[in-house]
Amino acid sequence: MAKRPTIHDVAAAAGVSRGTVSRVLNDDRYVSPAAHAAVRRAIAETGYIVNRNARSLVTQRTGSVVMVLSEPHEKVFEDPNYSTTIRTAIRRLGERDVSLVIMLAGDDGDRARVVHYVRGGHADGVLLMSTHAGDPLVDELESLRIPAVACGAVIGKENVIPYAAADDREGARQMARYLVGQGRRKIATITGPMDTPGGIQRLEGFADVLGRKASKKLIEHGDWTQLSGESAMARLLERTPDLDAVFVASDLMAAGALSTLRAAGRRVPDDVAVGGFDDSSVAATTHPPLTTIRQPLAEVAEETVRLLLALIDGGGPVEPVILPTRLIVRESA
Amino acid sequence: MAKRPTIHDVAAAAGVSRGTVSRVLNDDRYVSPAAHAAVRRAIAETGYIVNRNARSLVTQRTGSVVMVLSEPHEKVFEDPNYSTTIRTAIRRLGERDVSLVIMLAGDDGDRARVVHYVRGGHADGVLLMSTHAGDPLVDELESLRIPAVACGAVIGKENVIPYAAADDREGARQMARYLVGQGRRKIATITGPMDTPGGIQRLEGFADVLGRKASKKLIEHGDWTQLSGESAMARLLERTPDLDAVFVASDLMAAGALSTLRAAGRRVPDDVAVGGFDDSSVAATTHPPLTTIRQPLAEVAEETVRLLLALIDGGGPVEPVILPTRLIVRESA
DNA sequence: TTTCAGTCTGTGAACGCTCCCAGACGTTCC
DNA sequence: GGAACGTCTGGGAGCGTTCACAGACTGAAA
Repeated sequence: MAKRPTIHDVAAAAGVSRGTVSRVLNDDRYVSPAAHAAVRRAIAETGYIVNRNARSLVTQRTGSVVMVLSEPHEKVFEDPNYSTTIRTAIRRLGERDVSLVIMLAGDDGDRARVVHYVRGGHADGVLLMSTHAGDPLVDELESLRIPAVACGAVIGKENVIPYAAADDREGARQMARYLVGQGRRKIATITGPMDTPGGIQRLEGFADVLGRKASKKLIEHGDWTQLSGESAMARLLERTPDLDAVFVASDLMAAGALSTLRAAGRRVPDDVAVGGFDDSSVAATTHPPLTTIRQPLAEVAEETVRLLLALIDGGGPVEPVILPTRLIVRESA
Repeated sequence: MAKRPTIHDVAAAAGVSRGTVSRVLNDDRYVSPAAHAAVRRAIAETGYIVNRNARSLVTQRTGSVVMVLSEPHEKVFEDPNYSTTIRTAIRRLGERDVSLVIMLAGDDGDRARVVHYVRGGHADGVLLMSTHAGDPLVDELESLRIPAVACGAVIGKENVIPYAAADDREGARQMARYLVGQGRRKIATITGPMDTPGGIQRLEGFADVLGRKASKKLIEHGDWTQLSGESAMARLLERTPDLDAVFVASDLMAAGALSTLRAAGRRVPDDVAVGGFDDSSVAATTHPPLTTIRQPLAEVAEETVRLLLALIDGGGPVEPVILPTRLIVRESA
């Protein structure tokens, strides 16, 4: 295999010096049109591609960003949230010639690897996914002073790690208001884990609307999985058999709740109305199809990436971004 | 921020030369125990982390691998196949201190970016995901002579790009035999796209068992989506109303087929038996739960990574790996 | 004419590492 | 005693860039 052309070869082909080629490659100032054209032609002729390692060695910039997945759960990518964010990140970063490295941070070993990677200066920024409250990784990254953003708030670090997220609280309010507006009287909720922003804020939004009616008796917690939705629904039914609606904090858990309701002989929405959250792909395929809250996942992903790039470019302080949700009425409520 | 320690600092702290530190860091031969200990201690004291850029600059190795996703479909990560492979790849590569860069290759622009990246020497190897038949990227990578493997065969390149895959054909035979063994007489099939290995080989396995009974009338094609399963099932029912079984080449399409069957008033499995493929998460949650073929996804992923590492390490020729499938009997057949 | 600012170019010096070579030590063997 | 060999070490050279600086050339202003 022939050696790859270097900046020297390009300079020779264009009849200029390395410096001029470098200037064309980078800021492009102070280069005569003639030189510019000659260099461009030489690059095309030689098939020159800049060597990032050599560049990084002197610039201390790597041209890559690392996405850190804290969720230890095996099927994590199947979450549409991840799916969308990863694709969006790859695309948007790619446009800027920044590549995306993915790392796991499920256990301490993984976490150490991430810290080592970042400390080694191998990335210009960090994109945090589903980082849980109290994750030690956040403190470590903070002390390394590397640009970092999160997709969805990092609980307890909202003012430290900028983030983009859907308006979970208002989304929950929308659903709660809708259920109330439909004349439902005894409205329960199945929340997500209480160490996740979605878990907390969707419950808060629910409580905002229901007020004192949101009694402990009507609240159960799940862990986002379908199975947890099933069992939470079973507990609710046992405790409050006369409930006539339930707001479930994710569509997948709502699908589980539907199974339990069906098994218990309750008709949906006649006996019990069910509201989901996410508007994920399962929502349209349950029986009956789920009335749910749509999150602007793609926009959240876009904004997250934008924040990170802004931070890397050093464009001053960066504000969190909260994007609006929307009620999608189907048949379950 | 204090400057990061370099190999010089470590050498000074250990009272040896750069060369000795480098030897400890790399092959470790010809280093006295005393020097070795001193260097190890100095590394710990200084918090030294090797600068990959500087290393790559001279070794021409990057310590990273790029995973190329050819599937243009938006929800691609939700496919458990991807999910598992990505996680496995990150984990196994991480153990060897190799990082994983993910790139898209959905359109020509993406593809050009991948080629540029690889030509630029930014990766030591390429891991191809769901590359379609005739994808020009394969030829380009081939001509660049970069180590490349695929997860699932690349049609028409089986002898060029090593791969690991489940035994799609035998899996389809298992299901077909099972359906025949259950006394089903008129067995139809819904295949995947005929430019994917799963599409082709699962049909071939089906035909292996059914022989002449696998008439054109009993074959319909889908594109792996649930919707395509629904419409393919509808076409089959219209053409052959008296069919009593259908082998669907993916669980998601099978879920679609179930909807259509229910809507048409057929009972499953009483009137029509339905067999899926994949044993993905939807399989257990359909009504009724799907009888399906389980693929050893995790092992396929493991093997794919193993092949790539072997290829990068230059361990001679590398053979494709085919892993066995298994029939999972639930209620739909 | 001189001076000055602005534009444009080339070159040496890093960046932090690995590779290679030379040489200093032992041993062992003739 | 010296040759031959294996072990261990240090340091120069080079990987392909960018950056800073010095200098050359312009044209306009004094």
